Amino acid sequence: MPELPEITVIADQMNRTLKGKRMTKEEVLQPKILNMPEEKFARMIKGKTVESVTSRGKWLFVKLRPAYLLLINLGMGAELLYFSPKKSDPEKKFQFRLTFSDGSRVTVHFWWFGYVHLVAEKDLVTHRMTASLGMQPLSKGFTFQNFMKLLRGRKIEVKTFLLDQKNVAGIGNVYVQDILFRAKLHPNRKISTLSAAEAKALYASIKTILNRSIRLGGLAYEPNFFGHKGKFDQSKFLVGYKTGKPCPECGTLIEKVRTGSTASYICPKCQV
Amino acid sequence: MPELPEITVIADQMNRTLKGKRMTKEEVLQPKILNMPEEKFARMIKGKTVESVTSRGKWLFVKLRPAYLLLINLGMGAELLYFSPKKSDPEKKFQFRLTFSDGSRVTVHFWWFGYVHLVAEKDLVTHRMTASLGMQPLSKGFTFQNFMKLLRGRKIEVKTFLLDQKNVAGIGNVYVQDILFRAKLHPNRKISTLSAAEAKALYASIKTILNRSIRLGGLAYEPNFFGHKGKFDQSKFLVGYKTGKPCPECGTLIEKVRTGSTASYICPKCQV
DNA sequence: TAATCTAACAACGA
DNA sequence: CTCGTTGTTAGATT
Repeated sequence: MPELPEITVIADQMNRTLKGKRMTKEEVLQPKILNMPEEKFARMIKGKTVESVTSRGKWLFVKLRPAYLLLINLGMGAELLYFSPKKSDPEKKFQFRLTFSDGSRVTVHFWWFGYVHLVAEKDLVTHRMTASLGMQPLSKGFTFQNFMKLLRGRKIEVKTFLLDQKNVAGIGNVYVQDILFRAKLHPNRKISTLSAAEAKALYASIKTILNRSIRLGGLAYEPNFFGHKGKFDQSKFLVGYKTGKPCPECGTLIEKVRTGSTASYICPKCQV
Repeated sequence: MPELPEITVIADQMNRTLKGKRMTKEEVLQPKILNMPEEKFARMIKGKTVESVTSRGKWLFVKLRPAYLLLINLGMGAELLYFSPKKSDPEKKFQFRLTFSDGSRVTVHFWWFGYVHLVAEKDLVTHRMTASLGMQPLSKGFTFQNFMKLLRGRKIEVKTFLLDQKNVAGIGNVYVQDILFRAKLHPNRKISTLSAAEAKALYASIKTILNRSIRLGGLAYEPNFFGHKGKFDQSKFLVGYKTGKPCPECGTLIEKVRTGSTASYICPKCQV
């Protein structure tokens, strides 16, 4: 389940590695991931060149020349891997593979499912899944003032709010655990009940937790573009996935509770 | 319940009448319609000048100088009326009144409820209710191609789709009746089952029905900015509110049916 | 365990 | 009854 930190790392690696490469072949073993019939996709992508790779939330934006974008969402726990021209190792199982003119390849192995959408640059605004993405929490525009504007008038629970990609893009059920713990907020707290200080703590927590993971290269169980794992391992989690372990702040045992349809790991004493 | 045609007419009248006027006083008898505390609203709006008035869907956009917008939604059957400086008639009941420096006034009388929101120009994109508005059905951008993009992949029922302001802005439960009849579509038809011809008929019907009402000055039971009613009366409806009358196409008696939570008037023979 | 979208439904507003 | 929005939930998806 790659979230913003993992996707940021992969986008950066893809950008450095794929820039300028020309696509010569694509294979799609799971046509449902596409936003068009497979034949059309094959026809349109052939011969295009990678201009840059960036990310927004959990989406990868592969900018192509001429004037197209390949939008990739890895869904739940997909692996996106690079194979250099020399490396003739047989690729692992994949649902999607791109081959470049120099012989290098990129494979995507979806664990459950995901999206590989090809969109003309001029139609990007009509691509609903990316057009509705909210603020980028590590961008310049993510100021406390703008974050407060986002919160105003909302009655939703804070965890549901954070997981909704239309509000803030890139947070999933992994990082949200420690983001809430660090802000001392219970997942079920209503946004409308947050004090200014709590909102500020939440704002800071989002940036701190995500930035730290990027610095560590992402989660230890998620392979990056080159198949290497990140350094954000179990020991780095504060309360996430730490059921029965002591809270790092007060020693109270961490509980796993169901909140809505997702699992939450909380310190029942610190998070209110 | 004013819809796009009525709001378009009012916006045009407001634009011609209020341009350049400076606001000197506001009265709010129902503070819930505002997006901020009343005192703040009073302080911020005082002294501002009307630059222009436009509309999007069922929303009025009153552009103010300096750099603010007054966003008004009349909700269900509100009346928005102008009183000239000379006219000293006591205004009818109202929940909101603006007074201008020349002595003219604008009143809003909400029958149920509505919104009067003041937003800084730079914050317009964060105003959720207007930021999420869909296509403007009478704008240049409302091409058949763009309409088709909107339909692609949707499984929703056609009436629900049309009433959702995030798709097309400005259609309510009045005009939707004849829009569907003219396109020969039953309100419960799923978007995904529409043929290209049916989609085209729907597209054309939206424009025809709305344009015709604007030409007639809106509905006969909705007063415009000057308190005059439109010419779109009972006789102009095709099937809307015509329970028991013959269908203008085939003579079958028109039925009133419940579709979801709203009432629909349909020709059971023509609309499939 | 994990993600996203859609649609249907309920609650709310005064 | 009407309108419009918000949030919640269920279902679907290889």
